[in-house]
Amino acid sequence: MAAQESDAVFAALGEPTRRAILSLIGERGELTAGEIAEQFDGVGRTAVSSHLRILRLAGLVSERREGSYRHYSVTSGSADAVVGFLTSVYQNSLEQLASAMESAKDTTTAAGQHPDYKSA
Amino acid sequence: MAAQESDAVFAALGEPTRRAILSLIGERGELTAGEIAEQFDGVGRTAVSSHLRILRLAGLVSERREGSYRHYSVTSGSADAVVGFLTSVYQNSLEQLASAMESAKDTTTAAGQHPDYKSA
DNA sequence: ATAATATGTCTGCACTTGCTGACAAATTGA
DNA sequence: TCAATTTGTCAGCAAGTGCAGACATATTAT
Repeated sequence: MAAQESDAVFAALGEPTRRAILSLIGERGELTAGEIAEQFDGVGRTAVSSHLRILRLAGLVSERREGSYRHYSVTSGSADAVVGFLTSVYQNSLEQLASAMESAKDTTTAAGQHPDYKSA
Repeated sequence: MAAQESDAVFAALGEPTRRAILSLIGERGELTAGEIAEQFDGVGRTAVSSHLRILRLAGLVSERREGSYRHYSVTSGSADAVVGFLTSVYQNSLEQLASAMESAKDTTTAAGQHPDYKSA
């Protein structure tokens, strides 16, 4: 269920310009699309608009309309999928190391399933 | 200085198959390249090898050679760049929220959004 | 109404990328 | 030595992606 969500989030964060945009918005709290585009030299307004769409569809930023302006801000807790994935990977790694402590802990891996993944 | 590292990590995690591979390795502790490739139906051995190279260059997995086998395991703490990025984005976001709530309390304004916002 | 402003969308293009098959390198066993 | 095994690498291709310019939409100002 959270696999598609996770895919979109990771894909969105995989692009350097989008991370810069997200970081900029997080830094300033709220910015309009134009204010964001102003901050980039090698990236035009249309590309920024496209990036904002991807970030929004991934749930990483939210949009507030005000007149002809659109204000973007970071959606709190939107990167839970990332944190969940990482903690699952590293927690499993630690569990391997401590082997026998928790024996009855069988749950789903939070990694999200790959389409071609043979689950046992 | 840590920008390239971060770029490689995020780029590596941006690909679904690589996340599945990383998750699988973390789950099982240590796996050979062949064992990993066995787990995927729609992805061949060469593609897995390529993914493992990218994961290794990003510092997410480490390789242990044993005869003609290569055992892969998750590198502990290798995703610090991701965690660092996320915490910086969201910490700033939380600070903005906290200060906004503080000023909202002080000015006794119920809903702070005024329709006539325009910055210089 | 007309113009100006702010922004999204569409089209096309150059570049990247994930994948496979063929080949190469290294190791092991007979 | 020769063959089998394990794995990485290279060439090439189909698909995806980031980008800019042109156009469309919505809002505001004159």
